[in-house]
Amino acid sequence: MDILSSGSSRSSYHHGDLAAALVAAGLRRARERGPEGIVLRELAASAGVVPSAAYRHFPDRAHLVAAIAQAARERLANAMAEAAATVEGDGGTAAARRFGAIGGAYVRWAIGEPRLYATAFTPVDAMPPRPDEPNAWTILNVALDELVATGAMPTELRAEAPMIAWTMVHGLAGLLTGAAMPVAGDPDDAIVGMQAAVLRALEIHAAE
Amino acid sequence: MDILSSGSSRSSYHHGDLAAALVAAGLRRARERGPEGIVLRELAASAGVVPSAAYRHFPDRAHLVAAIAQAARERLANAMAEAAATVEGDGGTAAARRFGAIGGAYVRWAIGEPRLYATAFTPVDAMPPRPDEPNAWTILNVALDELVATGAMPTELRAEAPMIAWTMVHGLAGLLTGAAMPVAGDPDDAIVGMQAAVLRALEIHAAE
DNA sequence: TGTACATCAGTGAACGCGCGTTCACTGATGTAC
DNA sequence: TGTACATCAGTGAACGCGCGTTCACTGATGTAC
Repeated sequence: MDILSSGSSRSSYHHGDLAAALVAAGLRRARERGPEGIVLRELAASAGVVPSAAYRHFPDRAHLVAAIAQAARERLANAMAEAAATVEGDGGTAAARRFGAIGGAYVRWAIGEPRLYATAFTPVDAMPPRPDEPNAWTILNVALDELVATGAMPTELRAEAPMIAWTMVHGLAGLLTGAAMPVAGDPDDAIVGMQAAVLRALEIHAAE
Repeated sequence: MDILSSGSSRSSYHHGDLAAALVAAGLRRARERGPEGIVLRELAASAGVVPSAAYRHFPDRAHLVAAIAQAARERLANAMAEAAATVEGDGGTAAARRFGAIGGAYVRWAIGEPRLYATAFTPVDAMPPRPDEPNAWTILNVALDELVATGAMPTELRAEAPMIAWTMVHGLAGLLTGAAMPVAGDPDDAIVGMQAAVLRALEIHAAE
């Protein structure tokens, strides 16, 4: 891993896993400067390699950015999964708390890494080579299934629930990370308020 | 107005209102290519003027983009105000319908002009010279005041209502315009679903 | 009422650099026989 | 078990262009007297 992350020095002529090293370097740049700050030449230099070497692994910049954005989304999804894992139990109350934890983790991750968050959802003219793993959307839907299964959420709302839930976390994250509008105050208050609002919007009542 | 919008030809040596012409041209470019597609040289050419002429009116590109973004936000706010104006009456039901119309107009405008919407909220390293007029945030708050005044929304939720409402429209617009996540289906269904969800989240019951 | 002069708003040409991308090349690695 | 050769993954140098920005300039406009 130190070969991949250190970058500047390299023992062998061949790198080992240049693709991964470029993505790792891209993640670091994106973290500081956002998606526009991803410059292929810098990533190559950071990996201890000449710019054109990148073209052995990615057809063009767009595909490299797509891979970096995917890595960012997977970090977000990991944060959500970890948050869900901290909640024990399998009743309706646990399901509701798990659901809230996922949403809170989403927004908190976005606030903590605003430029990486922007990178995760930046529009790119290229497809990632594989599906996201883990996938945030899947994690959300598992939590919603659990809410229905435990009777904490009405079945009638199941169909539109993903969009409503996603709208709220995505919207709040956008508000708190971007210069969207004059939304002041403590982010944690906003998160708590949003969690309660989602419970009302989805009619989640965790009567065990 | 034809001098401002046509661009290519100009009778007098002096332009008339180059600043406005540059912003108008910027709005057109942004509409097609988004905030990144705003290039100063093109806007100048479109206004029938040499690139450096722009520097008589804006200190640098950032300030020009800020003015264009503001113009985009004001268009959005106008769409919201117009939607509100179509709803007659002053009871709780009317207030609720007006509120829903505002949110619907926001999302619909964003869907109709996705790149202009992105431009409206693009981060810029410059302040616009004046406040937005009309201002979307103000329009929202007027509608919320009306909901409270008519008793359609509980006073306790008034404080957090702007953030919740804004989160939902901003979030849904982001979902439907960006390549955010696998949210398929009819946008109008999503808007209707969101409107209902906001009513539940803000406990709006329009018992006249 | 006309002239002098400051001021404002354009022109023209060029700078410079960031950055993706190409291309012919060379070093390392693995596989056939 | 060693040698020949294809293949893969790097190197080095350069191209080229999009685009903001600068600078000395000049034409038009308005105001003082």
